[in-house]
Order: sequence, then C-alpha cells, then structure tokens
Amino acid sequence: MTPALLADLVRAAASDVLARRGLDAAALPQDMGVERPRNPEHGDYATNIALRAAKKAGVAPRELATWLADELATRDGIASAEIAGPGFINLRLAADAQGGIVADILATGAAFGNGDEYAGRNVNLEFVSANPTGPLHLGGTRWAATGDALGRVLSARGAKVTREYYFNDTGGQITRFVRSLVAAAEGEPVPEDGYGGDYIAEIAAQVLAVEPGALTSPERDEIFRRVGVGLMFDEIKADLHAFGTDFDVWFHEQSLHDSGAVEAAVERLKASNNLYFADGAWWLRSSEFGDDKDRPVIKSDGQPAYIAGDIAYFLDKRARGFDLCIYMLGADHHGYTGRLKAAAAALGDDPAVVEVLIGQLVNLVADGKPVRMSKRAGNVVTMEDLVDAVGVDAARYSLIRSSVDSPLDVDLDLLTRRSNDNPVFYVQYAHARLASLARNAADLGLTPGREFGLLVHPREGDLIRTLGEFPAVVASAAELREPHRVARYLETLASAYHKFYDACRVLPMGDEAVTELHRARLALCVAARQVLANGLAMLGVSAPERM
RNA sequence: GCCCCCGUAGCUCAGGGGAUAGAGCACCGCCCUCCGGAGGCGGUGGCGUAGGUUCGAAUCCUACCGGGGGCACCA
Repeated sequence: MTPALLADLVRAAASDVLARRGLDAAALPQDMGVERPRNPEHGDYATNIALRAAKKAGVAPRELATWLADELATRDGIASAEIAGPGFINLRLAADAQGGIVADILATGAAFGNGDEYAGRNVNLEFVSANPTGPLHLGGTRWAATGDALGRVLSARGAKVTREYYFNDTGGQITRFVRSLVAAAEGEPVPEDGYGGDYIAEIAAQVLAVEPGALTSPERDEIFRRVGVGLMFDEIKADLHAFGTDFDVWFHEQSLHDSGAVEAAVERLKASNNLYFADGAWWLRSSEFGDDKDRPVIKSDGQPAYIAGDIAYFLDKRARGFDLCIYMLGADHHGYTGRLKAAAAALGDDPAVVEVLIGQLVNLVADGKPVRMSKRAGNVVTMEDLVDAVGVDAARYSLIRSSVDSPLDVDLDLLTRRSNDNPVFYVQYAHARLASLARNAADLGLTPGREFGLLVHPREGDLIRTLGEFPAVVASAAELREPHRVARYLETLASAYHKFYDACRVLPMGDEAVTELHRARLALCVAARQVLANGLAMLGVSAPERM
C-alpha cells in the first residue's frame, strides 16, 4: 500500500466515521494526510487527521481519534491503529500490504515518481540566460544545474516544459564587449568599463582568423560584433551541453528588435494608455500594477530600454502558447519581479502567469574566506573550471542539493582535494552496489519474488516505506520549484538501503538453498535500484553500474 | 530609508504547524569466515534575540540584532 493510498483510506474511514455519528464530513481538512513519524515507536505511519478535524466536527480530538482508530483497525492491510499524544493515530501496516509498494515500483519502472498534476500545463522555463560577453561562471552554473533539474521534475509531474535561454545580444554590454575585442585585436589595453579576461584575447584572435581583414574594414565593429558574439554563443552552448543541460530554444533579444516585436509591444501599451510621455521618455505605469515605481520603456534618446525587450519577449512567449512563464534569476535581479508582473498586468494578462524564482548568489571561498571574483584579477571560476575540478556529476549534485534561497559557498580547493566527500558518491555508491548485486544474482540464476509478506525486518520496512515516499517528494519538488528535495531524498534512500544491506543478506550463502525470502529481498533491491536511478536521472546525474 | 533572501551541531547544509530537530564532513570508540568498508553501529555537539498566533512553532506573524543582494532613461 502506497502512502497515497493509505491517505485515501484514512480520509475515507474518517468520512465514514463522521457520517455514522451524524457529524459533517465536510469538517475534514483537505491538507492533511499521513506522514512517516521520526520515532519508529510511533508506527509505520501516523496521521493527525483527528487533531485537525476535531474542532470543526465539535468533538474532542482524542475521542474522534478513538473512533477513527477503531474503524481503521478493521480495514484491510492495516495491522494496528493506536492513539497517541493529543490525538495522533499511529498506524502499522501488514507486511504484505506494505510490500505492494515494491510490486508497484517493479511494474512502473522508470515512470515511478511521475504524476499528472501538471498535465496540460505548457511551461516556459527560462534559466541561465547569461550575457554572451564571457564564459559561464559559477552563478550561471548553479542555474544550469537547478533549472535543468526543475525542468525534469516538472516534466515528471506531467508538464510540457520548454527550456529556454535568452541571449541579451544587444545593448550596452555588447557594445563594451565589442570594444574590448577590438582593443585586444589591436594590442591596446582594456578599455574603460571593458572586459579584460584572457578569453577576450582568444576570441579576438579567432575573429581575426575568420575575418583576416576585420581590423581595417570599414565594417570593423560590426564584424567583431557578429563573429565575436557568435563565438561566445557557441562556447556557452558547448559548455552547457557538456554539463548535461540542453535547451529547447535559444532566444535572441536582437530578433525581437529586428522583427518589430518591440515596437509593436510599445504601440500596444501606448494604445491602451499604459504608457505616458514625460521628461522626453515613455514610461510604463508599472506602479499602478504593483511595482515600486514607473519604468522607462523608451528612453529619452529614443532607444528602447531593456524592459521593452522583456515585454515583447513575454508577449512572444504567450503567443507561443505558454500558460506559465518561469524566470530563474539571480538575487542581483530581484527587482525584476515587480516590473515583469506589472508589465504582464499592463498588457491585460494575469500576472500569475509570470513566476520569478530568485536564487541567491554563489560565492567563491578560499581558506574559509570569501574571495571576490574579478575578471581583471583573473580569479573568475567558470563552469569549465568547476567541471574540470570535480566532474559533471559532483558539480551538478553539489549545486542542486541546497535550496536556491541560501547563498552557496564554493571552495574549489576543498572540492578538488576531497571530492569523495560529496554526498553524490554516497548515493551513487548505493546504486553501484545494487548493480553489483544484480550481476551476482544473475550469475546465481536468482530471480525476484513476490512474497513481500516475508519482508518483516525493520530495515526492510524502512526501506520499503522510504521507496514509497518518492512520488510525493517529486510532487512537492515540482509544486514548490525546489529540486533540491529530490537530492535530499536520495540521500535518505541511499542511507536506508545501506542500512538494509548491512542487516539483511540478499543472496544465498554458499550452498544454501534459495528461499522465497531471498527472492523477495532481491525484488526489493531491484525496486531500490530503480528509484535511485529515477531520482538521479531527475537531477541529470549518472547512475553508475560500477565506481 | 525602502525591497528580497539568509541566520539550525566546530564546518557545509536539510527540515512546506506535529511527538525525542536530522545528514555529510570533522573528532572519539567499535564492526569484515561469504552479497562492493566509497558501508554499518555508538558517542560529543545546535534552532540569532524578544514577543505574538496555536492543543502544538525551527516552520506562521511583529519588532530587534547580524550577514548577503537590490533600489538607473545599464543590461
């Protein structure tokens, strides 16, 4: 019996009990269910339904709990139901009913953990979107890992997800990038406000290799812009691909200007009287839609402001049929939330379609002290540096496993020197152990059994119940946009497996006869391996056969 | 001044109102006659402060303290 089925059973039983007593079954709160108590003495599962429903039902919590426990004890699959504390009901399942989870996993395979709450939702997930003026650094790498994992999690729960990267390939930062390239090509120092990393000289050299006459051409800046930015695109795309993060759409801001989409968006806002002219500029009445202040959309020099592109981009996303537009941004862009939602509202759209996830910044740490990354000082840590140091799996995992709400400290020396400390290896090791076990079982001709009622060891029960949690973990990771929950769950699962392995012999020893217990345990192992593999896949981390 | 995020074990971090707050690393002590010791078992050690809501608060609310990031006709 899965936790979800058990929760349904508890709710149904509670509803029956209330109805039988002439009480309103509508008193049952929706947001309650069963959970696994910390203390194993409190049962396999516990429910607080009596506590939650007592007040509305007009009954003392323990009295309601008593009625409900009596009712639950009569239901199939429930071995015992006991009242505890202020009105908890502690449940124990019959071993064969609980083992049904294993059968479920074996039948569902790679789809175990999937769900359909987001079926029909068409989600645009925009992340990374770093400016094409340099290689991806640690910040972008964090979004590359967590954004990709979020996309996988949402897909697993039924959403149609389009991963999108927005290249800001126009505007002031591109102008400075081009000036820097030209200066490097001419052997001049880094211009004021320019970019100074070693990669600038390398790209400048590559531009000259492609276009030998670039420096003397009247189209010099245009050539450096076109070729140089193109090379930057290629490098970013290649880095992301090597990192295991692939995008469905690479969107170029410039295309919105070229197609007239920006102009059309501005005209539309003017026509609906959501722009006004003041001080030589056109302003969006964003403060009327919840933003802190009004924002210039057309600057007084007649050029569109950055937000003009954003507005056109949002309209483009909506025109492509997305009903949820998620933006993953760094903490230094948190001010965008208000204006993006205000822009959506000004366009007559529902601001809830815009969802901005703000992630805290990544800091570089050395010897326990923060290091300020500076391209000039040459201590910028790139995605490539991190992957070179620890590998893709460890890099992705360490970036995903904490909440994006918390700032992340990366100590590259520590990671390099002691990469085995990364919990990813703990999880992967569990999978490799299971793969090894499967090979040995195959050699012995042992096949998985189905007599799950034999799995009565406490470590077996823990492992089965932990496996049963996976779908709910994925569902909450999707709902809360917190893929780190999957990583933390996998650590719990790996731990439950290692404990089981330590206490419960799976394969027959020596010339010992094969029993149904051996075969049932093997089935449990197959299920555990499946869930570990499913979870790791959701993080974009490999599930190795051997390590 | 205003806005966002954070403050949990020596360190890095989990804990979306539940019972005795967890993991990894670090430190101390144990466990290999056979399935992978990259493992298991035990120990040391913690919710920034003060109020409030609740049967129940690390979790929700308020104030304060401390840290990070924002508050452009830059992107």
